[in-house]
Amino acid sequence: MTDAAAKAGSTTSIYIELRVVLFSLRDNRLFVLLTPADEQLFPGAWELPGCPFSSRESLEKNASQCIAPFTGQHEAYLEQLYSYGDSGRHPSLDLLSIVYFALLSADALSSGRPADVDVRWFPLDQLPPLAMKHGDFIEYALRRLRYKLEYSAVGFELLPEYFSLSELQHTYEVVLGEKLDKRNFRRRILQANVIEPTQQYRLGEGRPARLYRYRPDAVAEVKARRLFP
Amino acid sequence: MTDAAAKAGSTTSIYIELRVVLFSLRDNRLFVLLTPADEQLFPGAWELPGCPFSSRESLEKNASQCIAPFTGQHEAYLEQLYSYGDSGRHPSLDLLSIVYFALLSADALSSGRPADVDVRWFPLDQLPPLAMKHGDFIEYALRRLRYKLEYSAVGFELLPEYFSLSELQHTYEVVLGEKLDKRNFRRRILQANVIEPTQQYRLGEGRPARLYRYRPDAVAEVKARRLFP
DNA sequence: CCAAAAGTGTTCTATGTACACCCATGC
DNA sequence: GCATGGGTGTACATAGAACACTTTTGG
Repeated sequence: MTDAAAKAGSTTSIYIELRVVLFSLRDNRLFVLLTPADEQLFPGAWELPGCPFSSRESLEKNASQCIAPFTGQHEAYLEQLYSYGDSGRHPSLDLLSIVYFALLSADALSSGRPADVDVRWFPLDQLPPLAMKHGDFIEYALRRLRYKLEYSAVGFELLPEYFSLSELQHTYEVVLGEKLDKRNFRRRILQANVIEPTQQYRLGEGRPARLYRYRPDAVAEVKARRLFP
Repeated sequence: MTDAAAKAGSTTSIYIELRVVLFSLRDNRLFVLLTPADEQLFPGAWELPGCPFSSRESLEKNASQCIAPFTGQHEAYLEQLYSYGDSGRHPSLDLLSIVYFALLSADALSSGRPADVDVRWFPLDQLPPLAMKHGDFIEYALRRLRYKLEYSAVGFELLPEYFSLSELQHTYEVVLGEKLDKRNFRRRILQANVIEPTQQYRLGEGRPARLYRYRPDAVAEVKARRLFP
């Protein structure tokens, strides 16, 4: 492949961007971060935070910078989701959207939130109209999140450093959209040896809850090992 | 986002390409399709089949066209794998590689193979030197294939339309890299109701093997439902 | 003492795993 | 008749699911 080939190929008129589906948890609901879309092109619609692709950085760095204004100094968990190249999503541009999905821990949400950019957190069941098929992006990101929750430890990325077992269970229930059995849930999480108890307690109504912490040395994934079917 | 933003962004000097990791099975080994890389830039190295991105088509169509010369009229199974944006993979270009992985059924392999392009099938354990980190692409594609084999019916994509249960089992064994128990394997596959027996038999040494066929109405995926851990 | 949430074990069922012999064909 | 791969069932171990009551705190 030569530079001539490059010119013949695809270096013209394609707008390469990154988009991030940033999830966070609040009041036992899943939220996603959106910004208002261009009023002229998509009146009344919102869009995912994004930024143009810069080849000077890795894709992940690019994606991280898209959401840096909203995450403060907390590092969000980031993972590449999919690349969408379909034309027709924008009236005058050929878009190539490399989409990441990201998880922001609950304590990061409440801390630094700069109001100099117009952004809002929307609960997943009350999304506004979305431009450029970003609704599809979000739907797919949610599927991936649900899926990953079942065989990896991503769930902890949505929680603060210290959390009670009930908080952890609620996280799972909210993301998966179903109730889980308390005793079974606790037994499995504890047997997995991925969290460790601390000496702290969460006070509130009822009996105080012991707080746990994710073990940084934990094995974060289990093999599915199911052998279709 | 406006057209001005687009120009400020990333419409210059980035070469967008598709690459396909095309797997096929032969003599109970997994093979991947490669073409010789540019002799000047990467002497002695090979690369994955690829083509420049055209925004007139969907990404999947683009990818499909990369391998069309080698698949004949057979449709290969195609799935987006990952997008690699790291600079430094090419001495003079900023590459953005959208990588697909693909499976070609064994009967497609033996039929039409046009020799007007220089390509070769390499067994996975004897890969040549690879340009532009394509070795990483292949490694990741293999991981994804192994993973999918355990919860979906992709395995059948590597087989011809009619196959014996032993052939199916060998496919699984080769991809996963381990031996499976014959009786357990058969029980599970048959209970899953994804294949149906035909009246045909495969002759050879020993007792003839009944041939089966994948049921097009089969449910091709099972939920992992394992709930970490 | 009452409300509210935390914490705790056992039984049953389903799924996965280990394992050895007879069968049908070609030579 | 023998070599070769095809085909079959059972017993045991492990993992998942269902289920109800006691404990600790604040008001």
